[in-house]
Amino acid sequence: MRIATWNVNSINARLDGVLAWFEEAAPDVACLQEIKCLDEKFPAEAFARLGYNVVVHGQKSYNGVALLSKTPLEDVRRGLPGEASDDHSRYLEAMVSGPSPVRVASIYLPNGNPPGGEKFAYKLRWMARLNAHARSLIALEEIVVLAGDYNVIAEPRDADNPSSWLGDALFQPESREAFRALKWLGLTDAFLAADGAPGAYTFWDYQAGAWQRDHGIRIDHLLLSPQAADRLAAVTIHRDVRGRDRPSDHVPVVAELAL
DNA sequence: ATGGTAGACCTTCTA
Repeated sequence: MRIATWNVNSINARLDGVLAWFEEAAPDVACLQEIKCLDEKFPAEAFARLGYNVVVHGQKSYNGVALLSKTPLEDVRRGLPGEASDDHSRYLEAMVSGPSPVRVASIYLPNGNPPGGEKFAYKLRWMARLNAHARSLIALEEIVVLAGDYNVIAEPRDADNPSSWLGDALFQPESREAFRALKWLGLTDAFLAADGAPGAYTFWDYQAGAWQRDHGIRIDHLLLSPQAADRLAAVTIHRDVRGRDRPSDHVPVVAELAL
């Protein structure tokens, strides 16, 4: 089973390119982030024509996540527990049905810039809530894949030029510590477990020729429960997608599980 | 030198 994660930076602005990629890569499951639309504006019919079941957790203009699956999606959860006043649409979870059911979440973790501000505090609270929820999921001993834009540069090797990120929320010690805490729960970074080499990035800024200079960072991750990690076969970053017409600033990452 | 671009959408916010 191939499971993809992709921050598309507006599903409607990107629809032709996203559909073309789905036709060629044909993932069984996909987690999308930053769809930037309300549920009713998501182009669900276009994906249904490609054979996907669709679940959306959107909002106007910002954020928004979606799950697509060739088999039905069940037991849907919209939003992370733990902060009733949080009105950002950043978390969507469902059970992918089949002979070996897989629980999948599409995650758009807060950016948090600038460090020290309210947005950074929100990022850290959100990561603590994700940690608590992930702990409860791991206890179920299911095949679980938590995939998305984590907005964290976990290690210096995950940036082309780490020093340029020292003042950024994505590379703050607190952000990196909270990301490590997720791994200490028993979650596995699929890319690293599949022997991913340094220099592989998933995001290049639109500004300052970042793509042309390969000033990238690896911030889109698939974190696996032990039961999922046992079945990991391969991870592929679809880097070439960044060089296409009107691209997202992120590219798809695909993990293959032997199910 | 604190730049640069992209999307949503209405004037500025987010990234």
